[in-house]
Amino acid sequence: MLRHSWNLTIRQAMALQRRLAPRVLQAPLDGPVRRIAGADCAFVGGGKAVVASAVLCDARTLEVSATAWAVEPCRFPYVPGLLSFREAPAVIAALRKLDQPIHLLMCDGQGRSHPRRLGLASHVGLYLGLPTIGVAKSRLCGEHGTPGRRRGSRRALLDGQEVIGCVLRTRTGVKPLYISVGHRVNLEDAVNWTLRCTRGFRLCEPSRQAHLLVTALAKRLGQGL
DNA sequence: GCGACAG
DNA sequence: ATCTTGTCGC
Repeated sequence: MLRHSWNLTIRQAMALQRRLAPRVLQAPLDGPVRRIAGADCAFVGGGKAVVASAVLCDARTLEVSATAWAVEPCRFPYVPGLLSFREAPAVIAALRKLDQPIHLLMCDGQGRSHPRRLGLASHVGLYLGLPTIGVAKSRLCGEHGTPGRRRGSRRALLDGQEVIGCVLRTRTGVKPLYISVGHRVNLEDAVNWTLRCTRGFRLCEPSRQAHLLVTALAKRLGQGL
């Protein structure tokens, strides 16, 4: 758990990331995982506000068991590497509105696979004290080879000698996902849970459902703003 | 200085 | 992320 201001300059934000990164926990998932949350963002009002969705999926059936959302003013520009200062406040607000406890969270973006090892998934995980996995659709940093064409094929995402994530094919013949440790999980569990939560689409179900919800919300809210 | 660059 | 229609393919 953590509590700090989100109203920072770019320089302060980068300093905060360096200060928080050492507090990220990389360990096997503890406790039973019954409910998995997914969160995603969209922008409305010409980029003036951020809408975030939070969905809870049953870990066994992957059915959606609860949803919530929140709108926050957009207080930070998009700067590669500082995404959490733009999206996390809304994501955190939405997650706090879920009525059931979250056992694992899948965030749309990087976790440890970040220049300062504190991507959105790690920042949100640390802030809420939740086990979190970073599920990104493209690369922010690091190098990797091309994974095999089949679902389940993977390649390490490397920053020099350090393994910072995994490039994972979640669907045969489709562009891979960039999986990384957010908080309180290890890369192995992160990859296994991502595969376990994927059903015929590139995105894992919690992330996919969160994206569908936030897209619908943005479309509906886009008018009244 | 040049290119890269989550959403 | 967002601005945007149809279209090729399973």
